[in-house]
Formats: sequence, structure tokens, C-alpha cells
Amino acid sequence: MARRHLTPQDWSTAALRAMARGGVAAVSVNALAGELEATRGSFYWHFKDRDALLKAALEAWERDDTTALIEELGDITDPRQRLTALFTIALGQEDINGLEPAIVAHADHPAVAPVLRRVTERRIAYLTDLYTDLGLAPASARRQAVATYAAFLGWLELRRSARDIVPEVAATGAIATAALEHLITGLARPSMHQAEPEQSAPPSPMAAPAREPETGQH
Amino acid sequence: MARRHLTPQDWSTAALRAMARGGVAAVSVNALAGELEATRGSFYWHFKDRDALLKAALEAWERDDTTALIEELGDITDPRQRLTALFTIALGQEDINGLEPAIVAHADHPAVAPVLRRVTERRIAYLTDLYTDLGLAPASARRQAVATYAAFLGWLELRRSARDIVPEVAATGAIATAALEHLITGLARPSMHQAEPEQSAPPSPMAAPAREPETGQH
DNA sequence: GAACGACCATACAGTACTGTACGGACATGG
DNA sequence: CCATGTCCGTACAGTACTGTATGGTCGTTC
Repeated sequence: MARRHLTPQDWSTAALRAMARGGVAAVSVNALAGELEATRGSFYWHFKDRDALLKAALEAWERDDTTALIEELGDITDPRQRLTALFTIALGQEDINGLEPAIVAHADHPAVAPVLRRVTERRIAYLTDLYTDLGLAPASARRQAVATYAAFLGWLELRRSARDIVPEVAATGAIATAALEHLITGLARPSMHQAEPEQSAPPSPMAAPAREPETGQH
Repeated sequence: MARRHLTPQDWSTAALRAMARGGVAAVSVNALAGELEATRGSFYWHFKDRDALLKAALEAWERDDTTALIEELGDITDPRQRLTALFTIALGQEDINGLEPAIVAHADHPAVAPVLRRVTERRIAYLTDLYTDLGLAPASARRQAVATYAAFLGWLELRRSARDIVPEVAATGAIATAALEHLITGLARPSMHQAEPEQSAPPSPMAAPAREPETGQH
């Protein structure tokens, strides 16, 4: 209220929120104008058309949730700490709940496809490098990165669609990180199927949260 | 062509295909009629309205991809074999690629929510029972089930959106099962995921509102 | 062979959205 | 004071979809 002028960012984030709820089709200029308490006249001042809004919104998502995140992690030298920090941030309270599942679900949309492709490539490449830095052989690092990223995506899906059924996924920060660490440690181990020459990742525990969350009653 | 009469099933599967491509909004009677080379007159003979189609299609999905699957697995007595069979079927060639991500992405839709809730509950409960049969303690079985299901969902997401970037996810049958077995075997070892407290404080304390409901409902 | 019911095509109003045209408010600076 | 640029509201055509009404086309049945 009492907000005199809308910025393109306002429309952009509103578009992402709408997309998280109802997919690309829910990003309607009409609906967003109503939500922002403005009219379509304002929108068409800031954007050429609806496609331009979609493009801008998705590129903002790419910038905030991938590019900026990776840059932020560049300061940390220890790969182990970097991994933990990555998960802590990525599994932290989402800015917009359900956005990633919505974007993936519309992977074929012309406005989504190129951005999603860049994001997926970059994230998996980053994860692969990270596991390589942790001492895994290239093939293992790659496999590990894919599996970890799949688990992460599924985690977000459950958080979006089954928060009440699977309350575990609502956890943020260290607790959520600890939960997914299981996946990581499990996968980091060379399997019996394809034994690979590598000094197996230390079975030492991953960084644990301050309070152990679940080592209690069984 | 040369197909004289359309059945409700024809409309139903066409609806699921459309949903897999473009979400709920893509399920338009107009578009489906064009795809089936019919007119909307035919549709409104078989269905009361569009909502009835959505409901029928989603219930068919529930029946085919959850209820029937679990029944099919009932024959197998050995839990280990049952788990492998489950993954082999679930990761097999999808009938409709990208359907699950699309459904999850519209979890709030009134036609989707109840079905998705039932499916998620049932699948996780089945997985939990299965891991319990494999000898895991209740809390571990539950945690294992959630992690496995998350990895499965993410796997499907990657298969939908990143087949070219991550060709691993295109694998079906035994190969895909072997890939995900890493998750299973890694996690199934009870001795491995013992997390001892470490000094490394998490970068951001992060309010952790979610209690650990680990004791499970039994 | 006529009547009936299942199935489908066509035509119509109603709705929600997009994009554009245009005009108004409002501040700033010469 | 008014001139200009920024930002927004309103009005209008165009499009795509839904739901209904209505009539047509078959095969079946007695």
C-alpha cells in the first residue's frame, strides 16, 4: 500500500509466485495486476508483452538461485564445508515455495527450456566439480552429483506437495542438510556392481548439526 | 482413423498426455478434441464437464500407477525381490513421460490435491512397510522410505527435463534400478549413518521449527 | 422398417485473457 | 507556467476456451 510506483521486479516476483502456484498458465497479466493492485496499463509500460515478463522472471530465478548462489560459495575453500553450506542454503526456507517443481514441469515451454537447461547444466557441473574436489574419481563424482541433485529435486517436490504427509521435508537449514546427507554418504560408497578404484570417501560422518536430530530412540 | 467410437478412456489418457506436456491448463477440451480428431460434442457426451475429465483422468492415474502396481507386487514374498521389482517397474519406460512432475506441480488444484495426497500417502506407507520387512527399525524405515521416494521423484523430474544433459536418467529396467540401488544399499546399512556431533557450526543457525517426527506412527 | 438410443457435429452465447490506443495524473526543470 | 517524461487507468478489438442446445448419423431391436 501507499506504494506509488511498481518496478519490473515487482511484476517479476509476482510472476514467479503465480508460476509456483499454477504453472506458466497462471502467469496472467490480469491476475498479477489484481494481486499488485494495479492495472494492465502499468504492466505494458514495463514489459513489451507477457513473454517478456516470463523471460525476465525466469532469468531472475536463474540469477538468484543459481548464479548468485554459486558465487556466494566461492569464498569457502574447504570443499567439505562448501558442500554443507550449499545444502544449507539450497534447503533453507524457500523464497517461493514450489517454484522449482513448477518450472521443471513446464520444461518444454519455449520461455522455460533455455533457462532450465542452463541451470541444470550448471548445477550438475558444479556438484560434479565439488565431489571431484572431495576426492572422488570422475565417474563417481558425476554419478554422485546426479543422484544428489535428483534427491534434492524430489525433496523440493515433497516439500511442495506433501508437507503434511511428510513433515520431514519442511525442515530447513542444518536439519534438512543432515537428512539429505544420508543420501550422499550412501551414494558416495562404491557399490558391488561396479567396483571402481578409488580411496573410498571417508566413512567419517558428514558435518552434523549442533544437536543430533535423530540418534535417539529407535 | 477408422475408429468409430471414442471411449471415456480415450479422453482420459489424452488428458493425461496433455497434462504431462503443459500442466492442468493444457487439458482443454478443444485441444483434446483436435488431437483425437473429434469435436467437443463427443466429449460432452461422455463427460459432464472438464472437471469430470480431470477427476477421471487423475483417478485412472492413481489406479494404474499406484493401486495396480502395489497389487502386482503382492505376489512376491521375498521383500528384497519385491523392492527390486518395484523399482524395475517404477523406473521402467514411462507410459506418459513427465506426468508425475506435472501432477505434483499442480498439487493445490482442487482436482489434483485429494488424489495426489492418497497416492503419496500410500506409496510412502508401502515403502516404509517394505523397508520394515527388510529388517529396518521403524524410524529408519520411515526415513529410508522418504529419502528413496524423494530420489525417485527427482529422477523422474530429471528424466522429464534433462534427458539430454543427464542421459543416465533415461535408463530403464535393471540398469535404472541398479543406479538407484546405490541409494538403497547405502542407506540400508544401519552402521553407516551414525552422525556424531561435530564442532563445525552450521553457517546459518536457521530457525528449525519442524520437530523430528521420527518416532513414527505405529 | 420404424422406433429408439448411443454417439457425434455444428452453432451459439458467455467468459477470461491478450495487446493496443489513448488519455490523465504527477513530478521535475527551464 | 508550461513542457516534458514517467507511470498508470480505461476502453476497445481480437482470440481461445467453456458449456449448452440442437440436429444428424448410425446400429440395434422388435
